[in-house]
Amino acid sequence: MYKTHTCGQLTAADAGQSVTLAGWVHRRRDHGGLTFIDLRDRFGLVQIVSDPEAAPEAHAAFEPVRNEWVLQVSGVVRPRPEGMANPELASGEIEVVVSEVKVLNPAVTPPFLINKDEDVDENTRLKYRYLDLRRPRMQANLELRHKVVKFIRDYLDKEGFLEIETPILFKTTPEGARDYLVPSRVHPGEFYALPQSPQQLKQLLMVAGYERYFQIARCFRDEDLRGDRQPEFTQLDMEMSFVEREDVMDLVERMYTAMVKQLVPHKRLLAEPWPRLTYKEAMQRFGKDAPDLRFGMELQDLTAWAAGSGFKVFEDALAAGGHVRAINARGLGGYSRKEIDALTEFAKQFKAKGLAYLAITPEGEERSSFSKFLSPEKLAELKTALDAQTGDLLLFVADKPEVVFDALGRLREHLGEALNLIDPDLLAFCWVIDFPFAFWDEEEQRWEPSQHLFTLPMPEDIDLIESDPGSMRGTQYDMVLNGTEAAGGSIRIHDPALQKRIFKLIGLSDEVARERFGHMLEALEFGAPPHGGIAPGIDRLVMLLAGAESIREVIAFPKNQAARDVMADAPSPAEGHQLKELHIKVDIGKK
RNA sequence: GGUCCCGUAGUGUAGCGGUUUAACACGCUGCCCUGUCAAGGCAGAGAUCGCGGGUUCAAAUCCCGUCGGGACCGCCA
Repeated sequence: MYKTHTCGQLTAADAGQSVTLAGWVHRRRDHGGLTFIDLRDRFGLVQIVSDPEAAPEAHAAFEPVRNEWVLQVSGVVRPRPEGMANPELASGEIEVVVSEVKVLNPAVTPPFLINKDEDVDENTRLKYRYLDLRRPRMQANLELRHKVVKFIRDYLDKEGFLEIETPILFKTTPEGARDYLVPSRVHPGEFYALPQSPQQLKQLLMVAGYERYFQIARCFRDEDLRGDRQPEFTQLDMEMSFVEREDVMDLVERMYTAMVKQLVPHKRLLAEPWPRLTYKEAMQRFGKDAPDLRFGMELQDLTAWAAGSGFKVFEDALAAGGHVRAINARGLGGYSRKEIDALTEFAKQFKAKGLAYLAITPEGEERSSFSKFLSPEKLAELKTALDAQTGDLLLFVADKPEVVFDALGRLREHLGEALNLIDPDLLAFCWVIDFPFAFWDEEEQRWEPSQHLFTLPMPEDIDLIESDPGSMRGTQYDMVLNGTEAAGGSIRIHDPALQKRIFKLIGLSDEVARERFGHMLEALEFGAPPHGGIAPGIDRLVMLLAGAESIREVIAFPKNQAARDVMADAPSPAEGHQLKELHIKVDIGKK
């Protein structure tokens, strides 16, 4: 072994001990006659001091040493002299007086500082990811990630779950996201696909009688990236037999509540038990099916008021079957015309045709794009409905319901952030239930399931499949955390006849259904138990728990926004003989 | 596919038509220094301002293009 102790573990209790340590030079302070080196390993820092009289060779050996060299040092632990303790350091009571130094490996000067948590261009960080990951903050992030996964494994083990691996090479599923395809050398012209999730496989494990399955599953989607989206990401994939949606939600809620309390005690849960909202309620109050409950500014319905309001824009929207809704952005009554215009531009990104406003400046003066069209009574009613106070800015959108919800919901979150209404240490979990089972896809002219093809409709709605699919609700439940979808799950269909009716509803011919999902349909015939599950994302959760800005901060080797690994430079062209073996010809059109 | 923002020593930033020999901090190199812990002191090296073109007497600075990076929209059942 290279070391008898870790750098972080030494305390005053070890005084007098002879130790051998190994690690990286975090910092070097050369006083000429006396040199200090902070030696770092994953477990912490300890100060090594050289005494030129007691150990001249070791002292001389420190001379050429620079940051990030790898050293092995032997010496004796001693309490630091009176008044020299460093309270910032876990090992700050003591130091190691070096007697022997071995340079295990020198290091060239790194492109950025390891010993300082400074902002560095992310491309540089990714190119030298092994150095970036050496920084204490990144080590803390990955340690937290480990603890989250360990907690989940331990918790689910105690709950009777089995962790079972499912294949990475599987079958393409053209529904949903784009697949990553993998050519088969043995079967020229045929392709595996990397799984977007182990959905079908975990359901088949239920048919196989495992009853409680989970997996820390890598999932792949060939779509454009975001700060919270990577082409490969990790989910806690779970499935349970003989359960109803309450059972799944209860288990997950208990597990995540316990996890947060144990792993991030400085974070606060907004509410226990977690609030449950129906999809309808979430949309009406927050304009979005993954509401951020950390602040108010809820949407207000003014549709009834708008009838006969005298403002043509509102009345026309109603006549076209639309709604009028508003939010009250408290404290923004002093916004300038230019600032309000910027909000209007923001809302227009989400298809709102405009943004009507009524501002009450801190001086009590009213400015509005439309109040001149209103009678004094109507204006008074409006202000009462929105509890308008001096200094408030009321923002209105009139349009088709989906546009009103989207524009105001986005505006609400935009303003919540801009106004600093969000407590960074708050974790607002909630459940959203009673989703519409399917919605009509205008472009494709067919019904599209709002989750996936295997979701069970609410039992009391099943008979609407043929008559009124738009009114059906699904058994889907989404776990929402701080305004993002943290997990989606549902009870699945275990009746093959019902599964066929759903395939028919979404326009899959018997032939296509058999070709793509024949194995699923067949499996359901062989005594499939009632079952359901959920799949919480791990990356986003760890990101939020770590207080990081992007999931790239909690993934060891992420891709950049162009889906490229800049360290290894992947993807890269395949060599001619590889392609030949796969019977693949590359045909890149001219740019 | 679209919109927006950013590219200046190794890193982070300043400079935004001429007063600049492109500044500052950290880092780096050398020398001095026996109690520092973001050690200190002194000296020094390091940038054709992403790239190409244009405007101008004059471009890091303005314009166009291009490349690279990021945020967002679309997309992500």
